[in-house]
Amino acid sequence: MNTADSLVEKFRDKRFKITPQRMGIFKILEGNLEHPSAENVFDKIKKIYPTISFTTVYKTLDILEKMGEVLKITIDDERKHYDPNTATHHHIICLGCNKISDIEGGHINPTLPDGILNEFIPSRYHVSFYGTCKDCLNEQ
Amino acid sequence: MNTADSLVEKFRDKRFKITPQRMGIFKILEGNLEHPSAENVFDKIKKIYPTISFTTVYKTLDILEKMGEVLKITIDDERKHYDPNTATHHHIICLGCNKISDIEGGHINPTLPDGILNEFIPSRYHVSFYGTCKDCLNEQ
DNA sequence: CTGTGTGCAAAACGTTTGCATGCCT
DNA sequence: AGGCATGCAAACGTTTTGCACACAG
Repeated sequence: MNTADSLVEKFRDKRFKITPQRMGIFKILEGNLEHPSAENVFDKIKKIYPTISFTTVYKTLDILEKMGEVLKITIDDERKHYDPNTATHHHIICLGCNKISDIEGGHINPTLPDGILNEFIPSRYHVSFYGTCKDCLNEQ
Repeated sequence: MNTADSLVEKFRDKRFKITPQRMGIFKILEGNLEHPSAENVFDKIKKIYPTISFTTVYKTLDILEKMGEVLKITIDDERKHYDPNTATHHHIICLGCNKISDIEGGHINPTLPDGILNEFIPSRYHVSFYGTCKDCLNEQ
């Protein structure tokens, strides 16, 4: 769980500057379970800091990703999403509204067939469940 | 497994025309385990049918995807990949060379925690293992 | 013969980059 | 004061679209 404060500290360690723009982005990411795209982050921070540019949002997210503080999620064809929860966890994606939600709990532990381990060293894995959420079911 | 012939038949059923361009794309997809991008398909078919355009490749892949004859794989940030193997199966992705390979066998059966099934009806799932392949290990 | 498919060029889209100015440290 | 961060505009790579011509049915 990345608090804005912990990100500030990590930025200071690396001699990156703490600007109001970056601070705003940190706060938006803190505890964020929505898997926002860069645009989502931009829209939110624009309300607080209306002069911010897309460039700054992209660059800040890029730094955070390189630092390992957010994960880039490649689930959506159209745009990249970011997840401040960097612990191993998995996602359900609604094919109706494209909403991405976390799966709670450690119930999912896929393992590779033995033979593959001779040819491939896995470092992480990710499970995506595609389906329909309650809201979209009701709409049909 | 989609043979070119079976795709021809499905196109005929839907009154889509069979052109040499489409036929060439079908043949490239037949038994293809490389998870090609649109560009990969374009490069291959260009050798056989040099006047073909990107537009035709994109449109044909789009039709095939809407018909459910290929799956769009969203694993790579940079571009979309297509998989003519529409049976449930999973992938290993080398972080060194970005190669996507199939995992053989049905060893992987992730299940959702019970609680989630009240809120979400899964229709399919996909597991991605990220790691390093033999070739890339040897290079280091 | 009719209408769908093709291919060009241009647009669209999300994302990245170059550069002058601004501001954190 | 110095140098990194910002924000604009332009570039980028992939994908989509509009349209006139071609050709499969």
